[in-house]
Amino acid sequence: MDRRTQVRFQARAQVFKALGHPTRLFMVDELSRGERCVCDLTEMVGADMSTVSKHLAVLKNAGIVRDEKRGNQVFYSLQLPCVVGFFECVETVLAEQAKRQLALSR
Amino acid sequence: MDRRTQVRFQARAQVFKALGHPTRLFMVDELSRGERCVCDLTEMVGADMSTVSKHLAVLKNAGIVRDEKRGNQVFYSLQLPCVVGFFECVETVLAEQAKRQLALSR
DNA sequence: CAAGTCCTTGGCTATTATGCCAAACGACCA
DNA sequence: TGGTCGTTTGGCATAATAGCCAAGGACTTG
Repeated sequence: MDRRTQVRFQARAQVFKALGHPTRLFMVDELSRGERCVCDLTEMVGADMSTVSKHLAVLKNAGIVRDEKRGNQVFYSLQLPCVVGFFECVETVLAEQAKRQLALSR
Repeated sequence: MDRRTQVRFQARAQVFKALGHPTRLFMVDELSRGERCVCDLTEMVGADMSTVSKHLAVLKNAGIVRDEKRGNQVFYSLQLPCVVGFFECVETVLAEQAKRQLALSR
């Protein structure tokens, strides 16, 4: 893997990495239903607001969400609608896993 | 986010996390063109074979690839063809990022 | 201006991931 | 049976991540 290839896949991997956390995935799922302010997400997630804010920064940095400040609060929205299409595939993965584990247990 | 939701997104996140590493992404991309033995991948990646083996274990554990031992060597192949569909979306993300950065630099 | 709300950043600690080396393992060959 | 090849696993050092608290910045409201 040469340097150029390394860089290319590094950039791609960043997107997946950003999605590779339960809380962030949850938030993306939530944002797929419309924009939310940090306070909303914080309440839904049930973690410290600073934690949520940092997770959102990761998603924003990966180009998955975007933010918009309006008055006192900051609203995040999904910038990459196609991301939601991933989830369907992932469900397939999980279904396959479940099937395999069932087969093992018999 | 209640316990059940947490678990659900935890499982999903594992799939994304597995894809969230340059080397693993590179290997998945390579495997999308056909099965490869560990030795092949090791040479392409240019890391220690033990490192490559562990990366493959992560992918296998996430249900993305599967392995088959034939004689002396182990061949890995893509179990989740739809994963490749992700990449197209990710390209969109990266293109958007590039556009944004270009806009910023002006 | 003062005080309150909403959010981000810095700092710290605990946990997890990464990558190499060395050792173990299983299949094949002499 | 001993040796080699391809692969995995254990162990360790180093780096990256996650989450909380505390502090700071930006707006809004009194």
